[in-house]
Amino acid sequence: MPSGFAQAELIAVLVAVTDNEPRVMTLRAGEALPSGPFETDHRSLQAGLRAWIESQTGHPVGYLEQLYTFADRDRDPRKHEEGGNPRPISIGYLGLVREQEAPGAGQPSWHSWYQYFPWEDHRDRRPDVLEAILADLDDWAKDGALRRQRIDYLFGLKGKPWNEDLTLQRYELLFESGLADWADKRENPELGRPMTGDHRRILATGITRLRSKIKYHPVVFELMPDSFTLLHLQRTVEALSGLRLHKPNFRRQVDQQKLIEETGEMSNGTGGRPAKLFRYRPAILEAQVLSNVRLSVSRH
Amino acid sequence: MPSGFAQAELIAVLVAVTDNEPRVMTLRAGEALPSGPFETDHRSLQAGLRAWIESQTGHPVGYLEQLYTFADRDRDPRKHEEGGNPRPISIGYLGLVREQEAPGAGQPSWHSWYQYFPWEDHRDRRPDVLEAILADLDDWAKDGALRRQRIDYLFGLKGKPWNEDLTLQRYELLFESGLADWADKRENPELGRPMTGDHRRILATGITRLRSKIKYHPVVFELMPDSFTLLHLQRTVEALSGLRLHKPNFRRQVDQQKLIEETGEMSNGTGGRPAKLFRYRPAILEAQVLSNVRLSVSRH
DNA sequence: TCCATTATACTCGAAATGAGTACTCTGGGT
DNA sequence: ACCCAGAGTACTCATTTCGAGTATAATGGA
Repeated sequence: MPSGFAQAELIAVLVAVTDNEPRVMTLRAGEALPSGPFETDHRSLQAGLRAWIESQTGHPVGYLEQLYTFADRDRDPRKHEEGGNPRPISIGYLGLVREQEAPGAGQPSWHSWYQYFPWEDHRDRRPDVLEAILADLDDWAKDGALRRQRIDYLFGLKGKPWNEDLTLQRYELLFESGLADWADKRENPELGRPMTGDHRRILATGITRLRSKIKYHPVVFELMPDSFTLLHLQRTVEALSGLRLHKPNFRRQVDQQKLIEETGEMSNGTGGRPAKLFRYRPAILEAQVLSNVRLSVSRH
Repeated sequence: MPSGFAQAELIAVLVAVTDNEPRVMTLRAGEALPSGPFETDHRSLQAGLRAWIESQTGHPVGYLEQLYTFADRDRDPRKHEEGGNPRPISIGYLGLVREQEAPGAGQPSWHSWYQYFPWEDHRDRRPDVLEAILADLDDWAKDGALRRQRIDYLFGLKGKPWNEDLTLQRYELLFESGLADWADKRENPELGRPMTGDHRRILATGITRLRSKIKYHPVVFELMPDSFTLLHLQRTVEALSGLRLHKPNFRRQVDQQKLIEETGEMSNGTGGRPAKLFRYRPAILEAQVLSNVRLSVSRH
């Protein structure tokens, strides 16, 4: 019986938020996530990936977390024909880096993740693409009441609330239903930009993980510059969650948790009244704070 | 530059709760977690592991979730000397199975996980072993205020609450401090039973994951028989979390979430008044229910 | 018959949550 | 000089959830 030797590959979902857009680092004109072979001369997976990313991008990675290890035979249908290749094991990571300036020439590019998942951005309104998708799904839903229920639950229909954490599950449903093919060649703008292989699924995994993580762990600050205004912080959380939040409540919670402190300086107001600048509190307990950053949603 | 080929290995943390004790499946007289090479003739990691476990144990696995992929060079210090071996990549899984009867001869054995982590069981009282451990740690804590704070936070000292979810972090601290060696050969009963290699760390990862998972996802029911009393359910959650819960509040929450329904039958009371039997509600939305099974702790 | 043990039904105050209102600065246009 | 748009900041208020405690009901065994 053939026993498991396989090539190990690391794949990174690198996220930054610039101009209130959540962006992900991509290669090949936005078609692929950065990835590379696992070099055996590093102490650990984590250390190896960190070094590799920093050499590739020049940006330090503030936060790095393992996402998932993929090794399904049918991960990438293109490989099916090629036969004898050992099945690759891919270890996905989620990394957070601070705001990026415009990338230099030849540099990797950062794309808003809503290019890949346009139906996930609910900041202004329920996105229009959703209607188109749901219309397409109606057909698929005819085959059973459970399908209908699942759609209603995942997309917040029939009075059920939209749950921003379910990005991966929604993507999986679209895939199951045949709407989103592995590498979708059709020009269906409502289905979002495709990626190579299963990279888009890995991105969805990263988004789902990050969206749920910000609710109970202060990782947002890994995406913020040294000092920022409360609105800037709120806009960043909104960008990630794809939701609009209630300003007074957001502020109340942020300072209840004592995670930030005033720098003493004011912002040179971009719009109205100048705002106090804050900094992340030199977190004595680091990752230890339980910080329940609940998101209080609200239109308007 | 040597690039990554490695042997892939699956390691399972298989959990069941019997007699109000959380048990984990072990091999070699409780010294190792079950593990095996990743066979390439399975469709996916998940499917491969499931088949393998069922053939090994005869028990179906209700719930299976990937834990973490380990590949640190210094995972197992014994390997350091041996040189040229490719570094193994181990993919850890958490699996839940229903209550087990006594194991047959030659069968794998199930041990309470508190044998390995005696300081994690706070159901009756703060365990005595904790005092011994904390005394040992005091020495280590002298080297910096942050160490002191970390200890206080992880072990719930100085008015801070005991947080049952931090099993892994506590184990890591014990390891860092030199108290728990990889394979602790000393006969320190307060440090718990050792395991081969990094198996005990993997077990800690599983416990941490399960303890936090039961709070927002109805996985407990994968450990319950078809019908059960409310107290039985409570005792199971208590066994996993290592905490004592407040009975009225536990009941209130359980039926607010509408996850269970009466079977109509009563238990043939083991103690006092007979109790209604319940069953898990044929969960229409399956994993989709958000079920905030908050644990309301309380002595007494 | 008393009692230990479990089941089950309430109460009550504190805290957290969701939603809304009002008032304060600032710069830019008219 | 005045107004106003855009942002900041301080409250209020009803509802829900949470943590903790009390009271009463049904069993079986000493």
